[in-house]
Amino acid sequence: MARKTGSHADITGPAIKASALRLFARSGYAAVSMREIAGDVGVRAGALYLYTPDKQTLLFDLLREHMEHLLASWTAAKSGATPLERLETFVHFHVDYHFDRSDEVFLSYMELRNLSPDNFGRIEVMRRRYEAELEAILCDGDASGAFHLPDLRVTTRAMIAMLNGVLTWYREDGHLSRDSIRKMHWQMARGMVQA
Amino acid sequence: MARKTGSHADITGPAIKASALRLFARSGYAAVSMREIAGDVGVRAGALYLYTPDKQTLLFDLLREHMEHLLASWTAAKSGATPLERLETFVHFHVDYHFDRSDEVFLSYMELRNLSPDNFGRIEVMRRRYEAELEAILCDGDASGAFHLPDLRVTTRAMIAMLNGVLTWYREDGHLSRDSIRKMHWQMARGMVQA
DNA sequence: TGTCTATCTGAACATCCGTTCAATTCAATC
DNA sequence: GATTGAATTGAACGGATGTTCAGATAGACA
Repeated sequence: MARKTGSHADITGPAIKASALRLFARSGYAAVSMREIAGDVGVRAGALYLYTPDKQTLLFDLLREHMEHLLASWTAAKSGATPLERLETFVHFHVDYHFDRSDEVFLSYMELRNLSPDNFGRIEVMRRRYEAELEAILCDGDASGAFHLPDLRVTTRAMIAMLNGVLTWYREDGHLSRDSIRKMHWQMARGMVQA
Repeated sequence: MARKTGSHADITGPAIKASALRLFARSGYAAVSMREIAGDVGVRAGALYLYTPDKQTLLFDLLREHMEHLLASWTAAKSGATPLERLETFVHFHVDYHFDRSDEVFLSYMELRNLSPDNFGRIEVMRRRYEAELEAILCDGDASGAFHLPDLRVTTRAMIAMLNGVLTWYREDGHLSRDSIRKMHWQMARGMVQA
């Protein structure tokens, strides 16, 4: 096996994260062993510990990097003057993000309970920050009379739950284009807030 | 330990299912050991095998019984003449069911991937049957002009995803009454179908 | 009172788990 | 060609896992 000093690690490190992400998303954190991840990478289990201190940190780093990327992407994407425009931007962004990074998104809401309490707290802070972005849009729209919400927090969570639903089936319906799914969810979201 | 022939089994059997349900829902199927379940019941691990052939069947039976109960409950509850009334009944039923049996519902959509392929297929058939109940309501409403749906299947799944969202937070907001949550979700569901 | 039998224990089975580490490999450097 | 050091192996660690089963226990019945 070829080994170049200081360069092979640049391959193995990301490869481990990619394999762990895919396997965790497919079978669940608890059901995937370190040997299984190593085998997928093409390496022995011991080698993983050159790149992560333990399995728990491997999961945590995947979720943390995902949340950081999600927040940064939204910060770059957010736009719109009116609450309605801002909500449309959010819905499109959210659905698109789910298409592009389905494993990360799926993992981040399925494996929260396998994080240690400390790590859970850190991820939860970021998750709430993202949720607050939507909540702010809905809040402004409700205040301006553009939306009519039964309850701010409940609507925020219900809308995120609805949008996350794409995750469970989007692979099946190959005949629906991403753009049509995006538009449909925007129509339903607009209905939810009675705009 | 007192033991009455032919009667103690009537206690231990259901106790095992209750413990397994709660522990699986809390920590996940793969993360809960048979010894842990036995300890919760107040029995040794070996005794579990008088009531289930193996761990996999224990999970499957929990999900199967839940789905059978869900379908039977809906059959008993379904009512309404117009699509709008039928939809309202469905939304109220679904939200109420989630309140009353949150562990079962949570388990049934978190642990599907830990079922063997055969068992997964059996549960999936029942899950689709339930989904079809909502789809039929939406289909009739769309045909009669009462609803305006972008896509029948997408709307069905998006609505179930939204309603399932209650599971993730309903414990926190103790200040919201069940009735108010029910009404809010009905308002949002009605908006989603543009009724 | 003694027998029967449903119920449960306690110990064992093979196998897997996450993790550690001395020994090895080999590209890069001198 | 010899040396260096990053990258990886392979074997081992203690412990947990699902499952089995001969034997103990104790209520029910003769």
